[in-house]
Amino acid sequence: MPELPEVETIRLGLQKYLVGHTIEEIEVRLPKMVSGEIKFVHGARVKGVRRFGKGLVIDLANDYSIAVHIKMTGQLIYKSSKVPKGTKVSEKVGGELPNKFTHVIFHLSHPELAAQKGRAYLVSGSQSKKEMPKRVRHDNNRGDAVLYYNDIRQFGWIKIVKSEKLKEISFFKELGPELFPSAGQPALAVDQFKTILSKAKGPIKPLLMDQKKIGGVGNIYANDALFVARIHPKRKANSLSEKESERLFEALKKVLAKGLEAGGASEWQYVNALGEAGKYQEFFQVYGKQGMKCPRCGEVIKKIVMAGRGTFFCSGCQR
DNA sequence: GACAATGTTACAGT
DNA sequence: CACTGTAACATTGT
Repeated sequence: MPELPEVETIRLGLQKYLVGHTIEEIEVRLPKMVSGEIKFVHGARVKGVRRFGKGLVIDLANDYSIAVHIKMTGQLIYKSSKVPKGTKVSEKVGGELPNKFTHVIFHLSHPELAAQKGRAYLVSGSQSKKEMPKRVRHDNNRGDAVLYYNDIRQFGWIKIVKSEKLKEISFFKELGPELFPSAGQPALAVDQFKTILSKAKGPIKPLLMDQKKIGGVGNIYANDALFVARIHPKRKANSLSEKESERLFEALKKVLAKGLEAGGASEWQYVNALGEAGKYQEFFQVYGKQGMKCPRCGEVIKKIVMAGRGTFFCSGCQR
């Protein structure tokens, strides 16, 4: 996925739908996906959802947090009666959930639902089932809401830690500044960006994707930003002029903002927290467009491999 | 069958 | 020690 715009789109969905729910039970179907102090999620209320680069943090009211990284093929999908009727779940979800790629299931309930559970038992003897309020129909310890974690390639992870210890997770500890922080961190500034470039000896494209240097940028947006800024992906980072660095900084902001506006890129498995596809793939500048004509100069877009990743650019106007 | 796919990380080498 | 490149993780789709 999932780069900054995709993960942020998921975060916005979880912030809207998940907050207020209590996690009644965490069902771990593939143990290697989940580590840490699992028992502390049981009975805890979701307080908020933050994002750090491509990582998500679900904060619980008991001062524990669920850190999630969905890597390439993870999906976090929320289901409940609160989901709007017209919601169109993408075929990328793979039909009914859970499916064979569902590795973790969070069973959720609302605090008020839990409070009414006793009453549900009382009325069940004297009233018919259809007269019972739908939301208190359940007589087990589970609510009517669920959060699924699906992951075809099983690269992702879920770590449960005391909130104050999140920084001890190396991914978060080493994460560089980002252009659109979600949790009050300072945004990457243009001067800071220039300093990062000037200190780097290698090519610019892998640098943009280095999470330790700059948070949240991955292969799709790195390719597109370099195209927008008219900079060749193989250029040495420290060889960019002031003007070029500024252009690249603005281009990164532009493509990431466009990705956010489009609800992310669903070229592959990515869907939002309700299972809906994003639209940024309709706005790809060069990503995946090898052999097609450059929209700016008409030259044919090339594909090469840099640091093991597909790299797309126009040799006509990227210098 | 070969290869590539939104990402990170461990490890070997310079 | 710092940096760089490659393989690995596991699965699907072309």
